[in-house]
Amino acid sequence: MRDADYPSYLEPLNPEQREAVLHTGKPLLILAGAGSGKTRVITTKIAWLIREKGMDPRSILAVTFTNKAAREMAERARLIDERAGDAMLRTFHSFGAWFLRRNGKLAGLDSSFVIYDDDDVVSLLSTIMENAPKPEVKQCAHNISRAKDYFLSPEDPLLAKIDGRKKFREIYARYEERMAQIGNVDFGDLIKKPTEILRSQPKVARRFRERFQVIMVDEYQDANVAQFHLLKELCGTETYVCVVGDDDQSIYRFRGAEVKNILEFPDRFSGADIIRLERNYRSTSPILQAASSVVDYNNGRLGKTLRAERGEGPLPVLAYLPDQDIEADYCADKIESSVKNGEAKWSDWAILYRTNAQSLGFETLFLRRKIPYRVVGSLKFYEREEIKDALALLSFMVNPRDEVAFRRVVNKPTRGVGPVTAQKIIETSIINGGDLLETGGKIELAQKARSGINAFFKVINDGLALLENEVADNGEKTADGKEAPPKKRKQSKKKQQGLVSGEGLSVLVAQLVKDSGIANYHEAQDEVTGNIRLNNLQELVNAASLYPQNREGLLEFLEHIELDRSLEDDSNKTSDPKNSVTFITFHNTKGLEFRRVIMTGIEQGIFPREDKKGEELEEERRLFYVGATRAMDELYLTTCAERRMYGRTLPSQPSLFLREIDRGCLQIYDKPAERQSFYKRQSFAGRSFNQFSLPAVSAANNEVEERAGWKRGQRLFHEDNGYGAVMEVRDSEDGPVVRVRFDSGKETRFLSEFQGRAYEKMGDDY
DNA sequence: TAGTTTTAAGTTTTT
DNA sequence: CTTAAAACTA
Repeated sequence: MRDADYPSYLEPLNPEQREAVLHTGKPLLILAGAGSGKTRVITTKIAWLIREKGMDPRSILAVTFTNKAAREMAERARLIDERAGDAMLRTFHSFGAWFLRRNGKLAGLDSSFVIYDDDDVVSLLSTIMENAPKPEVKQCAHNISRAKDYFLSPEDPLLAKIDGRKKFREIYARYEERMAQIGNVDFGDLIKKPTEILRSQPKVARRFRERFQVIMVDEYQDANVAQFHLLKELCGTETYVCVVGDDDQSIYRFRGAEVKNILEFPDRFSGADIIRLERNYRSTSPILQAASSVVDYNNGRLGKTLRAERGEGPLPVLAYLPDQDIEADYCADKIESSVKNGEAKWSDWAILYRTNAQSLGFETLFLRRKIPYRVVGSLKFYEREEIKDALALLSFMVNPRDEVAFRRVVNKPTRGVGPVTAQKIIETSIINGGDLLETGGKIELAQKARSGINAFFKVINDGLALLENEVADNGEKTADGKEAPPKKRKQSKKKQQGLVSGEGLSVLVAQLVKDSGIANYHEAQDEVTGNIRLNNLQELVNAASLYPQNREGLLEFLEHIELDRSLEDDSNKTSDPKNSVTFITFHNTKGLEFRRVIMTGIEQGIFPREDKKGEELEEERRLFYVGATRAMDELYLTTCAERRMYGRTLPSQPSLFLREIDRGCLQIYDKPAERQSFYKRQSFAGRSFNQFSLPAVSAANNEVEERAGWKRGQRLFHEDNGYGAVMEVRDSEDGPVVRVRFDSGKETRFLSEFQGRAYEKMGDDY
């Protein structure tokens, strides 16, 4: 194809991007730096394959790591060509779930499995590891999860890399047995099981290889070993495979991600071509330089040179602030004034933090100051007790072998069915094939327990009846519409039964939550703690209304909840997410961009965390790089002198990463320029960042030097005057005076107590 | 045994 | 300061 013949949608691409889109015939590795337009490449490639290569959209599989990314990709591909909507765009995990619903039977897995989250796994494990302390159980759950990331079964000798103890193998094996018995899966299974099926069932493998002729993987640097194996199994000799990644943005090592995957791609997929995308279209040059200068400190990089196509812009600003309250003030002020003077919109701004807990301070302040914000990806909603209870009811309906769900809600509210009775039912039913509903109905029990169980089962069976009766989800809606909603409408006037059901599946969810007594149970708690839990249950009911009221609808609903918890936390419904400031963790920003970014809490111990060294420190550095490269126009970094943690206030040091930023591309804000009120305590006025970046000084020679914190010969650095050395330290009425001679020849004196903060101590080699 | 009060412990990051 | 586990009371 000659230049002139390029379709118009290839016009905006640069030569490397175009080469990547047009590439065909061999495996392809695209090394795409931050902001280099990789999403554009993938989406354009999908469209191009359909339009120019006449490829069936259904034969294209594109895998991402987050649902957000998958949705965005689908949307953008469809803009180029409507048919791209038929391509399969999923996360690895949702692809795995899709695969298992259809082919799980080959591994003895019923198609109506439910996905266990980490909490459920811990619950199950604690029944295996009897009376082990909780932290130990959690550690074990984590190790099992890691084992699956590395595609290791209980028998695998390589398991020693994670935990070599025989006891661990046994627990892992026992856990797998129980999971098989229950018929549910965990996150790791969503990758591991499909891979195993593809390996053991050549027919299935052939079918999939025929279907997916093109497979693309985004964020390949975050793929784990199991995902690599899955990819390998899906690829036949004819499959065109194309992966996109950036080793500098690998931030999920703790979850089993293997950078090796990307480094070794050319070996694992022989004959692979490599295309580099090194033009950054997102950030201005100083932002990119600041980010790059930090990640440059890492070893073992593939290495690349990103060029900032946008050219110059304002320097990133480092704000050194007294504490986290003032940090929040600083953010709010910056944002508010930019909006008030028409420079920016609320949605141009993002506040980044290392841990979810840090969002709280910003939330309370922004709420008070009436600045619209949204919190991205706080998983809190689905972790709430009341929500988990409701979901357990639904899960148990779908899979009556689910002992974890059963145990959770059988005696909630109390029905006289204690743990002893529950255990008896579980043990007996395992002998009889596992169906708790069936066995629990027949088994002989004490009268109190029997009536409790019957009451519980009635709720479940009523729910099931509702589910099965609803054959056509549109036409039949009135059938139960006569039953449930009028009852609730009547009661919705009364404060107690506030749950209102709407369309579809929400009818079932509302009924179940109400009849089971879960609603009342939590409502009673609300009387004491404030009225939130019932509202949360209502939210869940509302969410269910998007799904049809039948078995498939329920399964879809549950699967969606397990795999995509990034739903907006719309607790502050007053603000429109499209016109709000974004609060987000560094991890969650991957793949996103904002005009203006504030990276907060850039302090030693928080970012990087105290215990990070070696490989893990490098990962923190990459995380810093990811965060900084989200910014298009302006970047701010904040660091506090002290920080509240566990209710205690502790002194805090600026992050190592701040020192690694090229001096030339950072503007330091440490004077109370526009708002004196930032500085609660006088002692912070004029205190410079440099002073705080230093460790405590070693013991001085004499008493005065000790008090001053400076001794003769100490090399130092000053913002305006450059490098120099201490000539003399003597006492005075106002405290120790330090005499300095700069390398320029200029001499000066300062009072160590005050101006001393403007001088940074340096090693002798400066 | 259920439900409450007291005490201790603890914060990564996520599909 | 918040949450989870242990201890305690009725």
